[in-house]
Amino acid sequence: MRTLHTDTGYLLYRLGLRSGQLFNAFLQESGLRLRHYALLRFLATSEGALQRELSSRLGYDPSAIVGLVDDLEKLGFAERRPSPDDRRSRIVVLTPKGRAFLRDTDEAGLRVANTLLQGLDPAERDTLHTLLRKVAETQLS
Amino acid sequence: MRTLHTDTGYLLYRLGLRSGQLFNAFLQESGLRLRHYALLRFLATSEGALQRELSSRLGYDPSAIVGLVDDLEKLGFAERRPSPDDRRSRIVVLTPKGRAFLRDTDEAGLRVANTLLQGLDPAERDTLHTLLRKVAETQLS
DNA sequence: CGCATTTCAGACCCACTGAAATGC
DNA sequence: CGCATTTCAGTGTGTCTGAAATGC
Repeated sequence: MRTLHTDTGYLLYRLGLRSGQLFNAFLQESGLRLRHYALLRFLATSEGALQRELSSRLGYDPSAIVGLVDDLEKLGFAERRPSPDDRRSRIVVLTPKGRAFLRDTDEAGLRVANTLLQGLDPAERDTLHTLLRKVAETQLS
Repeated sequence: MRTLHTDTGYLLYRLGLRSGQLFNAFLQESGLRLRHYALLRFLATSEGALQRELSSRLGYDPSAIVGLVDDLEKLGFAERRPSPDDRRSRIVVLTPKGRAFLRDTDEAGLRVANTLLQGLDPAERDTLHTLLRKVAETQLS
């Protein structure tokens, strides 16, 4: 009988939960959740994104994106703009205030990684990251 | 500006969610969720476990264990027995029916791993598993 | 017409809190 | 008494479904 710890899929599941908990703990003082932070970080890499694009790239339900963008708009971190190509769509862009917030909290991801990977040396962390990126290519839309 | 995909912690979070989704999809026909399955698999490696032990080892809240064991008892897959050492505690044991169920669904974990890790060759899968176990040692209670 | 995008209402699952019951 | 174990009621969050509004 295999035990649960021999199962790579279950290990990923458990460590993924742990990672999310660490993220939310580090972000707690800022008032945002991991989902908001991930959305902001994605916006920082693009010149505005459609909400359906945010949904597919971040893995959240389209109906969940609505509330997340609402929250970020209330904080002044993001804005909805009409799409010139398609009046059904709205383009979400990062505001200067949102960009400043990301600069101030840039170390959050690093602190999470340092806590999470404290048992690995730098070479092992690099190998793990490379392998996870390879898995992500086939698994994340 | 670092993008989200350069962040090992976020990759773990996203792939962990994906792994949980795959588990639940494969288990759907059996009527159980991943949490029930993890509990059964843990019971199979021990001669009965206290509920607080299940809580700490599987990472679920003690109050959540109650409902999970309730469900498994209704299905006849597990039983609560009084502890001879401490009348506050109850020992949860796998029944023969539960053991048979695990045999029948033993490939679920393998199918999840195969789907999840389809982008890695056998040596890479082995390396990933070793690194994740090392991380788990410092992160999972 | 069918389909896509966004939005909202509702249901549902999951996690945690606080308290009770019991026993150490 | 304090503390541990199990249980339950309640709360809040996250996720998904289904439908509506709008426009392709």
